[in-house]
Amino acid sequence: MLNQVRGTHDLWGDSADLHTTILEQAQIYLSGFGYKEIITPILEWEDLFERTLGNTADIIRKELFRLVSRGDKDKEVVLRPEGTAPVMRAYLSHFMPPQHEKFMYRGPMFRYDRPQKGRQRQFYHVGVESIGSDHPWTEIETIAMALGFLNHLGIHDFQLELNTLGDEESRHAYTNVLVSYFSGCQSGLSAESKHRLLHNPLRILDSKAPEDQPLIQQAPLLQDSLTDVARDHFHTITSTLSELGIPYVHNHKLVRGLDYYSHTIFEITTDKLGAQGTLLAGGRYDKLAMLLGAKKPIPAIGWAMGVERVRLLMESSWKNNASTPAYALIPLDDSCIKASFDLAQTLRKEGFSITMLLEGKVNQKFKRAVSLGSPIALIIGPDEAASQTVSVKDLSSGEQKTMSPQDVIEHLQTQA
RNA sequence: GCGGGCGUAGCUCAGGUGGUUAGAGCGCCAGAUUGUGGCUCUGGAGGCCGUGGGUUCAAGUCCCAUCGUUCGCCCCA
Repeated sequence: MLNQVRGTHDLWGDSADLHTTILEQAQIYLSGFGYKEIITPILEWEDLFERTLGNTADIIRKELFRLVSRGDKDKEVVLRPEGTAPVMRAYLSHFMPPQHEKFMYRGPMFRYDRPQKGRQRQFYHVGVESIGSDHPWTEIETIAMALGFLNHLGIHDFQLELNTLGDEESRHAYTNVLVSYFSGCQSGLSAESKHRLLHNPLRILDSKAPEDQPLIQQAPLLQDSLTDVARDHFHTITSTLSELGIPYVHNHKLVRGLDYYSHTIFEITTDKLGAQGTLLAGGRYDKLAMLLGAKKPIPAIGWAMGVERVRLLMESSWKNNASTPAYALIPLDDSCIKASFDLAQTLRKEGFSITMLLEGKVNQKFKRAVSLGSPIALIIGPDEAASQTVSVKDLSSGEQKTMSPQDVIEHLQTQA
């Protein structure tokens, strides 16, 4: 038997329906905030991500799926690992900056990583990007929308964590403070954090290594390096969230692995999924546009939600009422198939789902009808075919009546 | 990229210290019930024990490799 590609999963039945439901509800819910769907390609130039994510990011160093290049020798094609950079690329080439545009996207992303619970090599994101507005209310509304969407899906057990990275000046100042602090106590750091000190000092703050914890506790806070402008911006957001009754935790240690973030960053986490507890994460990324060649920064904020993680949370409690089961139609022998097919087509025109059972013997067909979840069996044997009638059997009570096709339509309508 | 657990029937899993023909439950098939499912009874099919190599008179069992899976590290929207 051929294995599936590592880190990919087949979905069928209720899981597939739930996956699709999440993607559909995303489009419906987010359009209520004026977000319009944008569909960008799964294939992009590697350059797009190398420029935007920073070449120290793990995503670039070891997690990209690269495709064998055919024509363009010096440019590599990759499967997209995230959605923000492609949306910004599309915005810059098809829209007129700094016009405010709001996009939502949904689709598969790819990262070559070791699979575990809630982490696959092909996974789906639902994401939003609001590009062209630096108003604090853009952040507030975007965050409220994220929480609202999870609630809309029936998820309530999560926590909103929030922090600010400040503007470039704040972040630069803080990085210096932090590097000098950690350099002073370098010998006490874990090996990983020593490495981070050189490449991505902010990341030390969310190290899980036990030996790092006391040093992190004592570390200077980013808050103390903020410029007045950055401080005011963040204060507007936190005070407004409080006013709106949205609970949040100001996590001073929350940082980002990607270079393009500034000001507000946030994560929505759960403790129900083990190590991969981030359901949704995002932030402001005013610098991204310039990395892609814009002459000035373009204010932007977005988030992305892990569809599989959300699905795992919903799976136990979700009731699949989206698709009513198809009614089973049983031709008793081959001579009745044509009459059965005609009836099926008639009923389908009335909007009913009909599945004609062709395989197996008669008793197997009845068994199959039950296991498919059909509440009734529609039966056509030689007698029914000759008299142009249908026998309708209620599979829970066992009652059976013979009636005309017109009466079947009425019968099914009262059932539904 | 690093570490631990697990791969046996369609599914869920048993198979002390190696030992003849590898088991159970559920499901499936047949019959009791030749146009009718569920309950019951009787019978049956179904296994390169993930794959490759090694040790041994003998390997599902021990060793090595590999693939897959799972949990964690790392990383991440």
